[in-house]
Amino acid sequence: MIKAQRGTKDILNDEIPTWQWILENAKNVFQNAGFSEIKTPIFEATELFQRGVGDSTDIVNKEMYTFSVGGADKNSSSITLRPENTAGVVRAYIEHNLNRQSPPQKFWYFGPMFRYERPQAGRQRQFHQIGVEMFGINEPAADAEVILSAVEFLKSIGLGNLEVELNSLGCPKCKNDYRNSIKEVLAPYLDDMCDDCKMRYEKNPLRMLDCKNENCQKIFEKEEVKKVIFNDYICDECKTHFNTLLSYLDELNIKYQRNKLLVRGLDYYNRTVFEIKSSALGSQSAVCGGGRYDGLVEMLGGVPTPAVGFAMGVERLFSLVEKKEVSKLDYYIVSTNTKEALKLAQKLRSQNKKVEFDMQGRKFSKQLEKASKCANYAVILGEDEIEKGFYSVKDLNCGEQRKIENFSDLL
RNA sequence: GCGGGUGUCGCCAAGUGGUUAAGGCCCCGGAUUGUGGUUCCGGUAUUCAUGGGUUCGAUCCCCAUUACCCGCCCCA
Repeated sequence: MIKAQRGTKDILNDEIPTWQWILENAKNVFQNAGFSEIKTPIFEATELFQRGVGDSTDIVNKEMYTFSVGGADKNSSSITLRPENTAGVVRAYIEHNLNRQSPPQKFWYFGPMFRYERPQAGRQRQFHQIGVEMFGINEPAADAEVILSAVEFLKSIGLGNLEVELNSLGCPKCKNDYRNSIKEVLAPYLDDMCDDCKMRYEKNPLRMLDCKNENCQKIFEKEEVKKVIFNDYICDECKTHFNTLLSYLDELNIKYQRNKLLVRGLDYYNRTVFEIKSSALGSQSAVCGGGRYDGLVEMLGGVPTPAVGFAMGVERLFSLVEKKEVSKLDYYIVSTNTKEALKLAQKLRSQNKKVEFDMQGRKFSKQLEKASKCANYAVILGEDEIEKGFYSVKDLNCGEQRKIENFSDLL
């Protein structure tokens, strides 16, 4: 038997109502905040992710679905199934010269992403993200706007009480100063740290800070190291940006926690980074992750444009959310006259009613039994009804049956 | 990539080295040839993830593979 590939799954009718409900809420909340939906391709040039997501990230290094397609020139024909969607949206922003429109440009998206990882609770190889990207605004109001819509969306699906964690990485300049002082203070301990951290020390020292290795954690606990980590290294401008954002969040009554160790694994972030977590999820606790990426548009060849965004894992949301039931039919047509049943179904459906009937011409009691399981009302269309031109409508919740003369009274 | 656990019908789930693999739900049919959701009766796994091995004999023991789950890592 051919089975679904490892880390992928079929979403069947019992889960569909909940998925649709999550999506409806996303659409409502984000559209009300002025975000318009954007649909970008599922695969892109491999180079887009190498440059956009970052060569030093795990995502690019070991988790991408990359294919060589077409001709002999391998490089020009290397494509990758998107592991995330920020790079793709940025690419579209640049390609369509959206910087020529008046800012802000605000987008939300939903779609499958692909990462070649070991499947686990809350982690699949094909998974879905809902996300938001906003371009063109430097002011902290943009950060607030983005975090607000994330929180409002979560609230709309009943997850209003999740923890928001925040940090500021600073701008490229202060980020760089910070990076250097971290390297300096950690240099004497480098030999005692894990192999990953030794790598990160060279490529992306900030990522060392969220290392889970016990030894490394101990080193971060040392007084002189702590002093550097918790030192407010960011420049005045970045500080003002961050503090203004915090004051906005206070006004909005959005609860947050400052987490100085929050760094995030994608290279493009600067200034604000945030995560929203749920302790109910096990080790894959992040529901939402995002931040500011002011340098990415330029890095991918566009004119310098500030930007903020986030992405959420829909499967993780799904597991937290209250499940929705499949909605009942308005009518189930009970009739052994298939032709009449078909015609009535057509008429009712054209009036936007949810209607089904028995296509096998089964016996009356079977049809009614079926109706009682899946519909609110049964329309009985027997010989009498057809001959004399009326409908017998039975309320399947209370058992009451009425005679209805005109089609319009059915509705 | 590393470590641990699990794998019996669509779903839950008992079971044992030995001629027929419990039960419940769902589903299908009948009692009831135009009135359901209750009740009663009946049906549905030549087969216990797959491939080998041990054995006179294996769903139950061993090995491998695979899938899923959990943890590490990473992230949404």
